[in-house]
Amino acid sequence: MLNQSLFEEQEMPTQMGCLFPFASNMSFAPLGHNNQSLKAFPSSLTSADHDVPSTINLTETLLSSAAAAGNMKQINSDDNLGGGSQLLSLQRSSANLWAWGDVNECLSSKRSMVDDHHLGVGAMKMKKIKSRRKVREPRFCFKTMSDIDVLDDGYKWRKYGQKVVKNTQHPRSYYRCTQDNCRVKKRVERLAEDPRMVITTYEGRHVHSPSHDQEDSSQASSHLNNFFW
DNA sequence: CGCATTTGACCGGCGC
DNA sequence: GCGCCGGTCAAATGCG
Repeated sequence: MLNQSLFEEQEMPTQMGCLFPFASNMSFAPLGHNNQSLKAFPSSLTSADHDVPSTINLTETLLSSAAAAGNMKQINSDDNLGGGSQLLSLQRSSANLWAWGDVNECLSSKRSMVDDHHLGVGAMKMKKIKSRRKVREPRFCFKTMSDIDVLDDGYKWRKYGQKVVKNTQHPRSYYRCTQDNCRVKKRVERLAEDPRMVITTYEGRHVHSPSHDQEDSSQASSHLNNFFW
């Protein structure tokens, strides 16, 4: 099983909040962005009530990740988290979630699968950018039980590649944020050991707000998260 | 027709 | 140095 201890308890929620403004707005505020904004998420979220809006199912996922690190209360995986979600099939997604700050580490327990996850920069890019930056973009990923590969995180993504990685039967998909000047990327793959689990890896920082088109009216204050990093 | 996705080729990094 | 592998590109294709 994957090692949750790799999760940096204090850091991660902040990072999550940074990487997912919508998430910080809803759940990670207490540990992330001081004071402001954080009334957006329904209290029911942490109490595993069934009133959680379906539109924030992914946030629920992140929430659970934080919970797994001991920062927050774990959501009961048996709870019905949202009737009639049309966005995601994450009703059961809070089970067995984890998160971590660096893919290198997160999959280290499966060395054969991902020994070294240097993000290869494309050849063309390499030519354009003479000196490759050693500083990697902030990354982290999380696991979600879902039938849907691409979770709705509020951003728009364009697929630019797909690859079958060694020792896995499911291809890994590569996505880029469609927003101009935003270089955030994400990878989506299914866990070899359990194809029901989707592994989503984010890299980089959005320079814009999420293009959420199903924003809950009760979360109008979520625009408070429009500060970027 | 424009945009998104697919998919094979290509490249660099790394291990041996 | 060579081969393997993951990540990206870009032409072809699909779709609304």
